Amino acid sequence: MHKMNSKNKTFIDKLRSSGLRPTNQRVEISKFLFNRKKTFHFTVEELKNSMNLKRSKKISTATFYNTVHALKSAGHLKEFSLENNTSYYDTNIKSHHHFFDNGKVIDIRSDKITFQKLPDAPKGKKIKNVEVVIRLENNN
Amino acid sequence: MHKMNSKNKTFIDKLRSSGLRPTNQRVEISKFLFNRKKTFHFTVEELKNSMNLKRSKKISTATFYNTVHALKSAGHLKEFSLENNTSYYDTNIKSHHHFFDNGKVIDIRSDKITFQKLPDAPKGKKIKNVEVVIRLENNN
DNA sequence: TAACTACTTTATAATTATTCTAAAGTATGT
DNA sequence: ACATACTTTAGAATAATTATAAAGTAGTTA
Repeated sequence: MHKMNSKNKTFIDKLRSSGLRPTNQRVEISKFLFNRKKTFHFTVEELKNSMNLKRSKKISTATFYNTVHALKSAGHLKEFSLENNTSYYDTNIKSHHHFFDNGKVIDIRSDKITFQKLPDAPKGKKIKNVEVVIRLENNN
Repeated sequence: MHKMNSKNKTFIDKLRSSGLRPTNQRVEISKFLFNRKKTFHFTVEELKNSMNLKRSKKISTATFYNTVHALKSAGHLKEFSLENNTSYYDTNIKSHHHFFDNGKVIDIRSDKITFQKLPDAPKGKKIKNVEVVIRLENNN
């Protein structure tokens, strides 16, 4: 029998809908990711370090990778890549845009960018989403 | 003294302007990359394999990486990343857009997309470029 | 040309992010 | 409690990339 208060519900459901039993480790990861005010970006390594720092009993690397993957496959996380061969994950899964500023990533709300002209998808294909990256540099 | 006909000039100059002496290996790489009708995308591994396949004396991995890096730093190649922890390079350095279709990348000419609304750069920053990725999926 | 210096290439080792594996642990259903 | 299936973990394996250091090559100077 599970104790399930409304506070836990959201992030535990994300595990369930990812096909993952809500074990202790997974619940803590999901809570860390989703039980907060603002969405954020992270790498698996960063996630592991920041979570394990405070823990006496560390969660293993493989569990972080497995959990993040399952959450991503179920659509609870969005993956993106910078130019450093590392996968980044975004807890904001709504389609949105980004500023890239020397490896730093800043979200741009979807409604801040609109298009005048967009190409058609090649035949047999359709557009899944459209995302814009605005690369920044220092003013001078 | 160098023999230098007009056919070689462009890609040898790209080496020179990247701070690289035009050695045999580098000239062959630069020729392979730039002496062709259409621009294309590649990974270093792909480049190495396709070039070395035809050669009896193989060019080393390190030389491919060094040369591609220098060309990229000088702005003769553009780097981008998919979600598989590999760097891709594009011989088309003009700002342009892409369709991403399950790991396949198709160029979209810059003038095919125009914006109605774009956000301002954060203060102290300015916009270097704006690039769009249109993700595709099969029609049904 | 010979000698000197600086730059290159190469094989190989090291590193980093990620995935795989297999054993030990835990949970669930009967 | 037993059996089965799912989890966690440490550590090995893999893949892309970068670093290292020795041997090779080119360019310069005398």
